[in-house]
Amino acid sequence: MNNTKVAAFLNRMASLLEFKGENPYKIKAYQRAARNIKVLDEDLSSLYEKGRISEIPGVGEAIRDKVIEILTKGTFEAYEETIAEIPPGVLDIMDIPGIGPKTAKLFHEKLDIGSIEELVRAAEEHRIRRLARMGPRQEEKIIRSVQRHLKSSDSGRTPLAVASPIADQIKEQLNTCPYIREIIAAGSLRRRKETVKNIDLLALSDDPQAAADAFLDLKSVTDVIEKGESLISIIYKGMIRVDLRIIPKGSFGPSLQHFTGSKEHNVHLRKLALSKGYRLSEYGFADTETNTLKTCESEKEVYDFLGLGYPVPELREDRGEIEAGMEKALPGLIDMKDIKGDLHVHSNWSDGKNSIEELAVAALEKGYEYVAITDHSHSTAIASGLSDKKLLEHARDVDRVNEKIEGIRLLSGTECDIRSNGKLDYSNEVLESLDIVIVAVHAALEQDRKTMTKRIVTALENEHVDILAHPTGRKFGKRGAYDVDMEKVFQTALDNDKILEINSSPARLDLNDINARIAKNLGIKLAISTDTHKLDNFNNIRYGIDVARRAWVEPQDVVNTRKLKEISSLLGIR
DNA sequence: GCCGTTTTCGGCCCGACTGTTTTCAGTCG
Repeated sequence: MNNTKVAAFLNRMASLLEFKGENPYKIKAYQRAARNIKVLDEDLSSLYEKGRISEIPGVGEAIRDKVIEILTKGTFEAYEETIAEIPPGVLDIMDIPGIGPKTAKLFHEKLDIGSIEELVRAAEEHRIRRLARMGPRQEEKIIRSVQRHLKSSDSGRTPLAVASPIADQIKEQLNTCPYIREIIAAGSLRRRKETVKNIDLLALSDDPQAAADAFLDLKSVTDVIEKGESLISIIYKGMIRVDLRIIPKGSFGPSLQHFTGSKEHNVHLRKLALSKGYRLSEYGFADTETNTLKTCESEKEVYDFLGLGYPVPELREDRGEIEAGMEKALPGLIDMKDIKGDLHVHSNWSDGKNSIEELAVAALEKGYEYVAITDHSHSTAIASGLSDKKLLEHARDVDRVNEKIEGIRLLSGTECDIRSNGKLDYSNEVLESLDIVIVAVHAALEQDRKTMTKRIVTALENEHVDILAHPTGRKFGKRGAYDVDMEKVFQTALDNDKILEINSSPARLDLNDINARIAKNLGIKLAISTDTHKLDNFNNIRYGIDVARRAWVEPQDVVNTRKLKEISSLLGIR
């Protein structure tokens, strides 16, 4: 039972309570506890063993007991009692955008609707419109909303690497509109979260109506969800919701702050404002006594007014950044310009598309001082992993290109498979001859927790190993992390002075922001690498940097911010 | 159900949009 599953339990409980019309603050308490458990820095079971469950923010006595019940029995009594009273299908109905607990309850009580299928049938047969506060437009809305809901991917979230270019496209098109003075992305996209639910755009305009029309005229608008004076919401190419907010003059600072979020960050900020006598909204600070409004030109002014240092968007998750802002102790985050080289790259010796020479030229053009050529080892046969003999030839090819191309140093390396028993694909003699050794798990992913943990720990204890690549193995839309005790992996990395990778491939982003922050706090060295398989993959470094920034990582935490000379001595290269 | 730099009890962030209403409830972010 991992943190995500416990959080899901508490969220379902919240939905059940909503349906029953319980105290909204009780519902919020469950939702808040679930959120905080989901983003927790530690495994719940190990917190439980230490008797520290109630240290989690939002988890008091009652929810603590329920969490313990879930951990030990797989469910909890209050949940089982409540779900027995309610047909499970109504929870599915409440998941449909636009339908909340009140509406689901109305449908259930008056029309005996207990599933999405029954709901659609009732709408098609015009039985909905006979209910109080319902009408023909509601029926149409329900049918459309269900269609979209069933079509959307299971998580309903889009990877940042997909959403980000779409946002750029839209911004580019709207920039040509004479009625829009500036357009800027906000929301989770601006916070560089790994997945986003929708794209939030803010437009500064002197003519809101014209700006709205320009947005609705975009070719790729496939559906209009909402159309108000300050908010227009559309579906773009049938794949992602895009909200355009038209911002009046004068309140740009509070608006950008508000719509960047996160929600948790904003709630905390507003409580802080209230304690100082102001109601903070997207329009500015309203004095609670006189109701006079103080607007702000910039975001920085908003934080200044509260006496806080300026937290960059990536930090705004209410995970300590407001407290750090009060102490003026915000981190100086890593940036693209700090990266001096890439330590995980594949050539056409294994499953990469390009020659070592082409990779060298591309890395040089990116301004790097070094790049490690780390092709697969022979266990990864599907990726044409190299035999011992091939690996030695590979190293000679690296030497050849090193002599040919000036201005960049290639490191001869491997991404060596960690076999199912923890042994490595190459002998210690072979590994010792290389400049850099990355190890990784690629097969037998279904091993149990104990076996997988021992496997990785054994590999990390090898003295020739430098870096553990994609440490948890998760892949977006394909699989979650393998079952591994990350606490042990972290401890082993720390004890043996090994580097953990933040893999920048949009399909991986592994370590993720939460794990990377734990590693950073423990003092484990990190490498931000692209796992490049073709030249334009080098640009994915952007997404690895995003993860690192969200994990409060500073340049000195990352080995590939070091100059060639320093990294050579760190890796023991002669 | 949670929580305390005004509080161990009484609060709990703030505003927009829709569809149905003649002033608002429900939903969302």
